[in-house]
Amino acid sequence: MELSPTAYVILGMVSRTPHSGYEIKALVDNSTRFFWAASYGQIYPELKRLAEAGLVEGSDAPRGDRKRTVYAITKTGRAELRDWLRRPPETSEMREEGLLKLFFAGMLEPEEGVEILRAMRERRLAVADQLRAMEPEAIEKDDDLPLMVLQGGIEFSQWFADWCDRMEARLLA
Amino acid sequence: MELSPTAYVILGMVSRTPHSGYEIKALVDNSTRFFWAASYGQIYPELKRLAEAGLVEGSDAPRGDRKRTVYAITKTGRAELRDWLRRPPETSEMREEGLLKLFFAGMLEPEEGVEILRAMRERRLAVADQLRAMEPEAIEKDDDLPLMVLQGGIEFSQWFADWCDRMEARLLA
DNA sequence: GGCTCCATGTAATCCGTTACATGATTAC
DNA sequence: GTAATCATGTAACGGATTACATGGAGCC
Repeated sequence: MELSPTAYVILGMVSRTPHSGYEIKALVDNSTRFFWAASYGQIYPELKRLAEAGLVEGSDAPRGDRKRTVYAITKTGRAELRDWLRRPPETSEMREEGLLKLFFAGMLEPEEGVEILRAMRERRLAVADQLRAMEPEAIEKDDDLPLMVLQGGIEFSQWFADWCDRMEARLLA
Repeated sequence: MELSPTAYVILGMVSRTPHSGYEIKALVDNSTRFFWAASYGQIYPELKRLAEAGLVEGSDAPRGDRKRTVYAITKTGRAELRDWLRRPPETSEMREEGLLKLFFAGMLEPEEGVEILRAMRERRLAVADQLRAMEPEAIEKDDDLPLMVLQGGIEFSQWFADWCDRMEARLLA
């Protein structure tokens, strides 16, 4: 079967514990967001498609009087997820507007190039901080691979921020 | 004015020398591609829109009998590009399917997680090699910022590959 | 004659975000 | 009471890829 990577994120998120669409969004925002985001506009329709395809199964799980549907992975879903995990990764993209601006910044004054580097640096440091704030919880959960990925995100953000620093020095030299 | 970043890439590419859509595609593929790609399906329609908006100007420049239109930036276009360069960068995204797989690889054998890391590593090394192959030419051109960005791409790809290496060791420990 | 590169474009489709709409529950 | 959070969804739109279609030029 050929699903979008985002469908597999959802499948992965319900592979241990059943979750509602709302919870899945929160899970993504606290874990894969920095390298794979997902919005409600994707999650809810995708959950329906996955249910139709028999890869997840929804069941009513109201909290008090508030309606709520949680989705659990099925045997077929688990097999499909496993298959996907075993296929070599394909998509690998980056869209970094700051680098684009830096690339063309030759038509500005050098100090303005420095401005771009600083903006990128601040951004990355902010991301690094956000990710660091999640680290203690991830350590407690003692979940090897998610922790590895989180720490990778921290390292990467910090590396990028440092690169901006070095390039700023190079521009000013 | 509010254009898409891709529109600014195109604007930037014609800001020094006029170019055809075909040439712009090649330029992008040899420079910004690793952090901002663009396809023909975007470039040709966007060139028309930019021409309508008066930011570029097309003119016939046939090669032999083969029709060919090159686009040059206008004064308005140059001002618009400059304005954009001075606004703080916004978009910053990553989509890395390999990290997604690694994140969920807990349901596989450890050796299979290693496989994912190796695949990501090979990919990154291949990119690093491609970018390194472009370096001599970029050095000759002696264009500060494009060279800086290119070298940033090389460093980043190498950093990522090394991270995969380290994580492989950590998984096997 | 056939391959590769130059050159331009469109149509279908997908993926994804944003905005909108609605409403219950909980904490202050 | 009101703000934040939980909860579910849809519609409009935009951005981008892919496939398709066409054809000239240059080289072996």
